[in-house]
Amino acid sequence: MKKRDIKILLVDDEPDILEIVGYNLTSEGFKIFTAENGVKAVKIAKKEKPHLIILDVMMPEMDGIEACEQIRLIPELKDVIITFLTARGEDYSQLAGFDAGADDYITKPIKPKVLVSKVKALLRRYKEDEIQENIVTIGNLTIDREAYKILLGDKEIVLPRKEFELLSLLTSKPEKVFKRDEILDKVWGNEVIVGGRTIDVHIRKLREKIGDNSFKTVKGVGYKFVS
Amino acid sequence: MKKRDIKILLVDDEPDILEIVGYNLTSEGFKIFTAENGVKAVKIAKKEKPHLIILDVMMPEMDGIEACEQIRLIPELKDVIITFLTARGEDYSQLAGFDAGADDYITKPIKPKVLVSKVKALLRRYKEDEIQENIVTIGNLTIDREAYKILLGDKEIVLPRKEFELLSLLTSKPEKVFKRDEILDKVWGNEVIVGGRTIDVHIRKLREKIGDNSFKTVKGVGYKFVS
DNA sequence: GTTCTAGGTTACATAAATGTTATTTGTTAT
DNA sequence: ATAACAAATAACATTTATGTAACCTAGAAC
Repeated sequence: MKKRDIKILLVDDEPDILEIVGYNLTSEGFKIFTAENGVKAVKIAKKEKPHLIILDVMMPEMDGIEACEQIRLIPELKDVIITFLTARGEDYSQLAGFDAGADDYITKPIKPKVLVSKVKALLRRYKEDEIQENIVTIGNLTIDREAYKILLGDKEIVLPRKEFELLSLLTSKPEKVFKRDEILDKVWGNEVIVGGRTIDVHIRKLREKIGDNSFKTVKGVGYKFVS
Repeated sequence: MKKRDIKILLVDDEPDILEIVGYNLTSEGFKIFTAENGVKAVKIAKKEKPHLIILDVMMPEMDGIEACEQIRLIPELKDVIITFLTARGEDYSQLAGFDAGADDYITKPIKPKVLVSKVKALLRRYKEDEIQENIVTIGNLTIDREAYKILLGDKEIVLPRKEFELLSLLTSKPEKVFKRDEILDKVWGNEVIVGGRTIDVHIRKLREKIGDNSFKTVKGVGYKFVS
C-alpha cells in the first residue's frame, strides 16, 4: 500500500495540535482527517475508515477513551490502530486506555519527529499483520521481496530499487497489462513527475537482465509480464 | 508464525462465554481449544501446549488461580501467556492472580472487540519475545544474546551495546533486508532521533570486526546479513 | 509512400544514498 | 577527577541509481 493511501484520523480539541501534527504527517505523505471532539471523530472514522487514529484523551463532548470504545464497537474498525495522546505522567489514563482498546500512547508535549517515527512504526506493525506473499515464483524466476533478491534459474540477480519494484509489480499479476499510469502510480508515486521515457528505460534494463521475452509491450496501453 | 498456528486455550464454566469468545477468536484465525474447568484445562494445556490461555477465575472443581499455578509448574508451559477473566472490581483476585503467574486481565463483561485486540496485543508481545532465541549460530558466527558475547570461529569478540544490538537484529533473520526505519526503531527505539549517518558508522564497525562481506547494503532500502 | 505516434535505445548528467574519517560528546568505572 | 571506551555527528568522498535528452525504429493512419 502506498503512503498516500494511508488514512490517519487526528482528534484533538486544540487547533494548534491539529495543525502542527497534521502538517507533519501530511508532508510525510499520509492522508489526514481531523476532528475536534469524540463525537465528530466517531462519525468521520465510520465514514473514512482510517488506518490509524490518534486520539487526544482530554476532550470536551466525548473524551478519547469513550471515543475509542465506540470506535472499537464498529465492526469495520475493529482492526484500526488507535493511539492516544496523553500528558506525560497521566497514569490513570494509560490503564483506562488499554481497556478501551488502545494500541499505544504518545505523550505530550509532542515532538514532531518522534511522532512521525512512532506513526511509521505503528503502521509497519499493521503491515506485518497483513499476510504478504514474500516469495513469488513464476517459471524459473523467483522474487524474494523480503531479501530484495531475484533468482533466475539458480543465478542471483541484483536489481536497483526501482527496477526491483517495477519487476515486483509486473510479476504480482503475470499476464495482466499494467497501464503506464498505474505503473507510475505504484512504483513512482503520483506526486513524483518523471519524464515520458522513464518507464521504457527501466523496462529496457529489466529486459537486459531478466530476458527480453518476459516483458511484453502492449502498445497504447502498457506492459505485462509473461513467463 | 502464522495466525492459524497460534493455539489459544479458553477456560470457562459458562458455555455461553466459551461460545462467544471462541467464535470471535476463531473468526480471527486462531486455533481454539476449550475446557469447562481447571482440571480439564491443565490436561489440555499439557497436551496441546497453547500459546495463550484465557482462564476464568471463578470455576467449579479447580478455580482459575489454582489452574494457573499448576500450569506454571509444567516446564514446557512456563512461558505460556496466561490471562484471567474476572468480573470488574474483583480486586482480590487480581492480586492473587499475579501471584499465581498471570500476565494480564480481561474484565467481564467481555466486549468481543476489546478481547480480540487485547489477545492480539498479548501475542504481539509473545512474538517479540520469541525472536529472543538466546544463542544463535550462523556460519562460523555464534551470538549469545544473554551473555552479550560473540564467537567468530573460536575467537571471542566483544562488541559495544549498539553494535551488538544491530548485529543481533540483522542476524535474527539472515538474508532479510532491514530497512533503515526498522533498524532505527528496533535498535535505537523510535523516541530517539539520531543523525543520518549513525547506522552506517555502526555497520562500518561491524564490518571491521566481523567481516566485510557479511553485511550487504541494499541501496535505497537497508542492510542485510548474509553468511 | 508519407506522416504520425508510441515506443526503443543509448550515453550522459545529476541527485541521492552510502562510505569514511576525524572529532565531539556522553558514560562508566576507578 | 580522570581514563577509557562508547556513541553520535560533521564534513567530505565515493558510489550508484535514476532520469533525461536526443535520437532511432516500427507500425498504424492517412
